[in-house]
Amino acid sequence: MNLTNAWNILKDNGYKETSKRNQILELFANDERYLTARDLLDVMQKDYPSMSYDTVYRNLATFVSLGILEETELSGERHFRMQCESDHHHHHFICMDCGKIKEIPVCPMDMVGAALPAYEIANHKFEIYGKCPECK
Amino acid sequence: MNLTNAWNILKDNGYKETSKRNQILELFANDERYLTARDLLDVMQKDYPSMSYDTVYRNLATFVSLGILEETELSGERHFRMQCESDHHHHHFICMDCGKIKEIPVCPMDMVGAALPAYEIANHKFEIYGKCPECK
DNA sequence: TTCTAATTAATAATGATTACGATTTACCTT
DNA sequence: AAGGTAAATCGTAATCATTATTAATTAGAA
Ligand SMILES: [Mn+2]
Ligand SMILES: [Mn+2]
Ligand SMILES: [Zn+2]
Ligand SMILES: [Zn+2]
Repeated sequence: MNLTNAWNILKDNGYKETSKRNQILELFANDERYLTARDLLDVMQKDYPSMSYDTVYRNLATFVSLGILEETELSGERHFRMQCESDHHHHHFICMDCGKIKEIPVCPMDMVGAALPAYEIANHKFEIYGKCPECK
Repeated sequence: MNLTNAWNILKDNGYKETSKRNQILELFANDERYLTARDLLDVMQKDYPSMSYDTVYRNLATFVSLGILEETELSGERHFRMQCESDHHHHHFICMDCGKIKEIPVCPMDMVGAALPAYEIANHKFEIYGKCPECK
C-alpha cells in the first residue's frame, strides 16, 4: 500500500484530507516495522507537539477498518503497519529486535480446512517470531 | 495436565501447597476453555471472598512459567488454560463463543523452516478462530 | 464567503495488569 | 508440639494502554 492508494480509499469513503492524516500515512509508508500508538505519537509530536492520543487512535482505527493498515498484538500491545502490497494471502516473520518483517508465502489453512468439518472458521493467525539476519 | 501432575511440578520447584492454589488448579482441570484473570477471580471469590488480584496474577504467572498452564492473547486480554496432555507439538482452533478449543495436529513450521535461512526463529503462533459445531 | 459535519485538542475515565507494605500461613527445625 | 522463617496472601494503590467526552478548530461543500 502506498500513499496515493491510501488516499484514494479515504476519499472514496468520504474522509477529509488533513495534514496529520497525511503525515501518519507517510510515516507508515516509509517504515516497514510494526509501530505502537505510542511510537506513532512520539514521532508525530515532533511536528505537531499538541497531537493527542485521541487523534492517533481514531485514525489508526479508521485506517485498519479501511484495510490501509494491518494490526497485530505483540507482547500485550497493539502494533500497526502498512498493509502489504502483495495481493495474495500470506503471513509474516517478525523480528523481535528491530521490528522488521519478512513475508512467508505459505498459509497453513490450506492444510487444515478439511480437519475441521462442521466448524465455522472466521479467521486465523500465523506469525513467526525471532531475529532477522541483521539483528542476529 | 492433571492435578497430580501439576502438584508434582510445583513441589519439585519448592512451591507450597495452599488451598487457593489447589482450587485454581482444580478449576482449570475441570474447564477446557480459555479463562481470563477476571474469570478466575470471579469463580474463586465464591469460596474465598477476599481473594485478591495479586494472588490470581501471581499464581497464573507461576503456573505458566512451570508449563502447567498455557497462555494466549484473545481480543486484547490474556487468557489461560491447562496445558494440553498431548506430548507432541500442535495448535488450536478456539471457539469465539464458548471458548472451547479443538486440537489441530499439524504445525506450519514443518513447511516454512527452510524458507527462512539465516533467520533465528524463537517461537511462533498459529491459531484458528471461529465457532464450534455446538455454537454454530 | 458561509455553513456544517468532520476532525482535533485537552483531559478525564476505564479496565487490565503490576507493585507494595502489612499480615498470615505452610512447613522445616528443634 | 512449639517456634522460626520464608513464602503466600491481602488490601490497596500505582501504572499503562486504550477509550470516552466536550469544546474548539478546520476541510470541503454550497
Ligand atoms: Mn506481507
Ligand atoms: Mn491442545
Ligand atoms: Zn493464512
Ligand atoms: Zn507449531
